[in-house]
Amino acid sequence: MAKEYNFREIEQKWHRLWTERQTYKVVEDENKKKFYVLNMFPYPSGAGLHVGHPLGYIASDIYARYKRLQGFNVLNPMGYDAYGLPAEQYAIKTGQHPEKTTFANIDRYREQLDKIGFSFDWDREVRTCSPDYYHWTQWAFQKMFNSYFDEELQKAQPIEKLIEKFKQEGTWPTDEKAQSDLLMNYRLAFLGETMVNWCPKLGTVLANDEVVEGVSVRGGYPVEQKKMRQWCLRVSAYSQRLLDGLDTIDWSESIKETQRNWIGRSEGAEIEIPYTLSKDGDEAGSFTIFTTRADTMFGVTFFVLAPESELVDKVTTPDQRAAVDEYLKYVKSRTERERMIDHTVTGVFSGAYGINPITGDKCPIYIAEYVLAGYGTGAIMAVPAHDSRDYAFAKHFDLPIIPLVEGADISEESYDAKEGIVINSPITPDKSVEYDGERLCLNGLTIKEAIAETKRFVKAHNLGRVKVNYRLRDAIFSRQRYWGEPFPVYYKKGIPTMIPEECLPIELPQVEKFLPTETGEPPLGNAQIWAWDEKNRKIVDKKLIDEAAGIYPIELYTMPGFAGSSAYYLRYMDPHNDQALVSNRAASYWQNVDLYVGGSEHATGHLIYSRFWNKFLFDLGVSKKEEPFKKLVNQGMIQGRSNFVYRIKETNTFVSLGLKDKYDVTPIHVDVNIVKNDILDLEAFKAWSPEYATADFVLEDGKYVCGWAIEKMSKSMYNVVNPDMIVENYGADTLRLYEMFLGPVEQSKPWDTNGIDGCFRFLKKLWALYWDKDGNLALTDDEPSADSLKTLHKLIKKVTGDIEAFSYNTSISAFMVAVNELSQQKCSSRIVLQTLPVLIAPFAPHIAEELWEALGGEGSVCDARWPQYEEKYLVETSVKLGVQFNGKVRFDMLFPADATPEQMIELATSAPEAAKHLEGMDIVKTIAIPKRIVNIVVKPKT
RNA sequence: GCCCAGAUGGUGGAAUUGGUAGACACGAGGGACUUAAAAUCCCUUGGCCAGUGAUGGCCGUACGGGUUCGAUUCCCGUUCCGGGCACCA
Repeated sequence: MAKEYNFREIEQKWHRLWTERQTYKVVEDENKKKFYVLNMFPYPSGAGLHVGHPLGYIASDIYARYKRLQGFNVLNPMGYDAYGLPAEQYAIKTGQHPEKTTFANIDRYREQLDKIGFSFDWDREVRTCSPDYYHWTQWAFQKMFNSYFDEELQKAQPIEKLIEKFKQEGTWPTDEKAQSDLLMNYRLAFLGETMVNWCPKLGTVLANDEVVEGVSVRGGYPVEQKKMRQWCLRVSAYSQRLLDGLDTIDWSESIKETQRNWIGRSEGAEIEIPYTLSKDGDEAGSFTIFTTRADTMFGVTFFVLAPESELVDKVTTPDQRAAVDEYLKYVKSRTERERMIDHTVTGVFSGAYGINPITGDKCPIYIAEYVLAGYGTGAIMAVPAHDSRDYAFAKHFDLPIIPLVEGADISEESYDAKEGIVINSPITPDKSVEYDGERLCLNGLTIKEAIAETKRFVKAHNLGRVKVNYRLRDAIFSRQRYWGEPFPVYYKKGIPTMIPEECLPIELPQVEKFLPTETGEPPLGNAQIWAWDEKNRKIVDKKLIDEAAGIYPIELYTMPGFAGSSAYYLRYMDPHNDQALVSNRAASYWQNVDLYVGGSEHATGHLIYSRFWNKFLFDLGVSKKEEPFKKLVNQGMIQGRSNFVYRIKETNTFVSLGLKDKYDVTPIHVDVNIVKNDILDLEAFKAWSPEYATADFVLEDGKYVCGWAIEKMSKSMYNVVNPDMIVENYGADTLRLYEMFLGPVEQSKPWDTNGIDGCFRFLKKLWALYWDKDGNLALTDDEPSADSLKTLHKLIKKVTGDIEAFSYNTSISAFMVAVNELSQQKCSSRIVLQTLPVLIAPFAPHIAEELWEALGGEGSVCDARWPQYEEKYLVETSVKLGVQFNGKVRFDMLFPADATPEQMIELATSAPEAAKHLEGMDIVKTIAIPKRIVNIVVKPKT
């Protein structure tokens, strides 16, 4: 009896031994080089893990194990992003505390993860909802509150420095409330009265990245704009550093591009525009416009203000007042969503005129919703000839259009491109206003030159300034929810005040109900023990609130999801430290994440917030690197592959795919777990649902063939494949191999169980190499054959290169080839066969351990050394090359391996096979590509 | 509209970055072993054409051009699919 590959026994055994031996425990060791591998930690949802989750974890685990085999001290931790809406909504429905459901889900995740055999160091697990974790989330928030961004130093500084500055300038107010209000404009975490995305259905505000097309990402509920007092993080202060940092990190170009778009840097000019309240009136004031196209100053024919702009009131003339008010009413009535979808031209004349400082022309000032209050200055100069939105507006209101680019046809649409030669700037020399004896003239310049020249002119004559604008907005940092980190803040006579650092963490209070209170307060309004006793430094019953006694209300908002996930990678370095977020020693050792693996859907959320948060902590000296994640790999999504059965209408008869066109059928989703290779398991189908117990079938070739489609993996489509099933039937090693074999890690692909047998067969073949017919080890101490050594070293070379390049599917192919070759060579040499377990260990750790142990290896295969390939085994004594004439391969021949290109050409042209091709021909050119081909270009003799 | 990434057999995907396209796997077909099934092993498998046959020829990497002795790879144009941003001045 040959020894069977009993994956169940093997995997159970090694899970036990790994735990007993603490194989994956990692400690800082300054004598070893570190490597930090990280997965985006999961939100533990009630549905458990599906096959899409482990994809990234397996990919990073392979890399982590590989690095360990190379002698690195590898940190590969795992934890849970445990705060979140689903648990809270479940709590509202059932009254069950979200902590309870969350912990239950975590246990289930852990159980599933353990089956797959990851090399996580579970001693370092973090949970964002645990007080000793969010202690440091609250701490970081307080640090941000007590910091401001110094524009000159381009970094965060203690707020005391700013107070000092105000005192020196003599602008420091004496009133405490005024002091607080002043500093709020500078603090990195601040309370701001801003337009927020308010979602009435969820009863909370949302960040910009949580809203897509006017509805909430979670739930898809409508979102409206509302002015509210909210905690914000001054992410925008770091815009330039967030942008610059992108050039220093090894992330995919598309993610970096997405972030660049999100940050939205645009370089332009702010120009002062004086205005009058009638065509011939005197100057009544001025406003500032922002433009990236300073070169088009000569084409301005009107100005536009955003309806929300504070200037609207000032520029509206009495006789236009009624029309303007009506327009503002109309704009207010429109939701964000309507404004986004419907781009019809609307607007109203304000009655005032702006004076173009370059031409001296007076142009009407309009109010229109196509100009946004939140970007630039909320006011623009309109150049209809060269901006499509201005063009549409000008056509609609019949305003003049002045072309400024040579040859540009603007009869049908504007010419927006920044290419061409400038004309009409000015039309006549006297159309350019003279400043200090200089008149601006752009005619004949390219647009790029003209932009630079105008900026220079504007700056030189003090008409405005060069200005960089960013689209990146400050992040709204408070939520009206229960299941999140409470703010360590109380309101002392209305002034937000930090609870002392030593009193942290402020634990989430117990509440009876998880809904907002009847008075409209957030859920924390339900908490009874939720007031701060300043003198005794503790949380007390809110009935005791009394300013005189120094007992004040505590903030009722909680922090958003990204609060806990923004610095968790630092916490893994030192997860049990109760004195600091991370010790200096641990932070100095682990530095930052070398390899980060996760989905690209976090491009404008987590991956921006984390970078911001880390940059702040870097300024503080807590984090040791400016960028948190050196290399980022985005694993693709695993889509579902649904199966269908076809029921003949109004019957309980199901017809196989190939015959369905002959009947009138309804396709019905069928559970993919009772379908194998698209063949339906009829008995399982009958048992699946009582409705089908009596089903009849129309078969083809005795089988029922199901249809299929690629869809999102979801419960309702019965296409969810969970890893437990695969582990049960094939083992964790097969699952790991197959998930990687499916295709490149970065690529999205449907989960299709059809190919899994190939990986399972491979492991069985590998296993079979080691055992004889009687189940004994079949190894000999014979010298390996040259062929076997070549196979082995070819494999080492290929696998090493492929892992480095994250090309796991090709390295698995290489294993398959090598095992087939060794099996054909009947290789039984210990020298060759004891290397294989080490090579396969990152991919299939269980079988690797078992073989390693059987071969008498020391300890765990995890501590073996990754083999080096030797060129000498790969060298050929002779090489077979194709000889081609005029690019077509004509014959193959053998060359000495060390032949020079010249010698190869010589040999090829004198070979007998070449004679007939050379007959009557002249050799035009000869090329020899080493190890590839000898190319001879011929043409008929003239 | 702007930006980014793609398109290779029946299927998932390879191709050392300009050098014999289709590795590896699945599926399919044929065969061996077996009372039978499972498991295992072997052969064939991009298309078309010629040949009893070994084999030979032509066409083929979304489409149309170009550079090159040689293009899946580089350049220009077109179509289609995916992703991001979007009245951002």
